[in-house]
Amino acid sequence: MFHTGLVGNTEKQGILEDLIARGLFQDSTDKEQMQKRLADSPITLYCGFDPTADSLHLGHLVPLLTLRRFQDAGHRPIALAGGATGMVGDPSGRSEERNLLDQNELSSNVAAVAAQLKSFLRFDAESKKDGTAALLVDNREWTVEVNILDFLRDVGKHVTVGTMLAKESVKARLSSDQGLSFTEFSYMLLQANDFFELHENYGCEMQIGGSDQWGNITAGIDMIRRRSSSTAYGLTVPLVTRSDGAKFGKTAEGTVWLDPKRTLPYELHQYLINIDDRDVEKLLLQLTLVSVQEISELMNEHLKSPEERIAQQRLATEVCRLVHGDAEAEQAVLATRGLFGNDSDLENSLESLRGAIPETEVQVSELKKGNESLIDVLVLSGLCSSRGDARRTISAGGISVNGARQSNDAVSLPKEVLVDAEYVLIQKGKKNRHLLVMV
RNA sequence: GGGUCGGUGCCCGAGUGGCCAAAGGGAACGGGCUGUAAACCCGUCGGCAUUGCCUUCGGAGGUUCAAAUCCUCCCCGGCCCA
Repeated sequence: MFHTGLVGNTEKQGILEDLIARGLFQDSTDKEQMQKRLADSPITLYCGFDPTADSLHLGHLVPLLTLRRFQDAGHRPIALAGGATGMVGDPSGRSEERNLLDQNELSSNVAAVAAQLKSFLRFDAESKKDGTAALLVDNREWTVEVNILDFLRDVGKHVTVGTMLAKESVKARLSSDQGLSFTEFSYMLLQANDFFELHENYGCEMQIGGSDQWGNITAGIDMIRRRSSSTAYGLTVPLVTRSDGAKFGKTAEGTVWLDPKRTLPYELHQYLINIDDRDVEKLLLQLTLVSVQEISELMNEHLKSPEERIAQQRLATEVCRLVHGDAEAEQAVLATRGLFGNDSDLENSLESLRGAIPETEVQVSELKKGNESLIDVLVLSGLCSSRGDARRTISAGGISVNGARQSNDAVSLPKEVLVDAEYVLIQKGKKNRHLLVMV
C-alpha cells in the first residue's frame, strides 16, 4: 500500500540541500564528493531496520522517510529488514545488553516489519521503469549459511580490533558499568558485511541511518574499500529528541507504534497534536514530506496564534496519513474534533467514536452485581492500574462520565448510564478518553 | 580461577536488625492556571480492604520474638590480578 500522493517534490540535485534544510543532515562522509556522486547519476542506497519488535515505531520514521526522500529524488532505495542482525542485537545507542529474541519471534517480527517498510516506498511498475523502484531485502539471505570460519577469514580479517574499539558506541559501553558482550561487539561486522554484500550484488553505494549508526556505517565503508577498492558513502540523520527531555515517541503507556493494532491512529494523532511548540517545526520537517517552503509559511501562521496549534494539527494529520492512509487520518481528526472541539455535542454521537478511540466492551450484567461499577470500569478499561488507583483518581477529581465530573466519593456509574446507555465516554484527566461499549 | 565492589520500588539512589511499603530526586498520574501548551503551584504514586491485612529490597535456605539489613549456598554484573 502506498499512502501519499506526494511524489518527486525534491529535485535530484537538491536532495542534500533539502536534507540540510530539514535538519536531517547529521553527519556524512566527504560531502563534496557525495554531492558530486548524487548529481552524477541515480545512486542505490540502503537503510537497515532490525526487527526488535513486531512493529516499527515513530522514531523509525525519520530514517525510513529519508529513504523515501531519496527515492522521490530519483534514487533507488533498499530497505533492509535485519533478520540476521536482529539475532545479535546492536549495541549502538544502548546502555544495556539486549535480550536475545528467539527464532520464532524473530521471523514473525521480520515479516511484520518488512510489510511496514513496504508501505513507505514505491515498488510499482512505473518506478521499475525509471529505475527508482525500491527493494526489500533480509540480511538473513546472505548471512545464515555463512560458516564461522569463512566469516572470520573473509570479513573479520579486514577489520582491526583497534578500529572497532575506537567506535563511539563501543567506547560508551565499555566505559559504562554495563560492559559489552562479544556478541554485541561483533554486531558491526555483520552490518559492515551487509553493506559489502549489497554493494556487490545490487551496486549499493550508500548507507543511511540514525546518528547512532555512524560507527556501523563507516565500518561498512571501510570494508568495501578494502575488499573491492570502491568508494561508498554514508549519511546519518539525527536522533529525534524533544525539548522537554522526554524520549521522542514514548508515552506513559509506552512506545508510539506504527502498527494500528498497537497504537491507534487516533493515539498517534494525539501524540503529535500535543507536541511542544518548540519541537513542532523540526518534526514537520523531519517527519513529513511537506516542502520546506510550505512548512516555513505554516510556521509563520502558527506563530501568529500558537494557541490554535495549526502546526501541530498539520503535523498530526500528515504523519497519520503517511502511516495509516487518508481514511484513517480523517477519522482520527474527526474523533479529535469531537472530543476536544468546543462545539461538540458528543452525547448523541458517541457511536461515531467506535473503533477510533480506545474502547472496552463491558458486560452490564456483571457490573450490576457489585456496587462499584465505576471502579470496575476504570480498571477494566486500563485507565486505572488498580482499584486503589481508581479510587485515588476519582477522589482527586480526575474522572468524568459522559462529560460530567464524578464526585470525590463516587464508586459507581450514574444510574441512567448503567440502565440504558449503549456507549459511555469516560475521561481521565484532560487527555485520556475511553469508550465503553455496553453489552 | 583469585581478589574486590555491587544487584533496593518505573529509573537513579539512601537505608546496613525493629520507628521500613522502605529517605531523596527524576519520571509518571490527578488537580489548578493555560492553548488538550510551556513554566509554576498543590496532591498522589506496591496490592487488597472501613482501623487493618497481604506481597516486595537478585534467588534459595537459615539465625532471631523481629531481617532489605546477620549467616550459608547459588545466580548476575563491574573493576583489578592471574
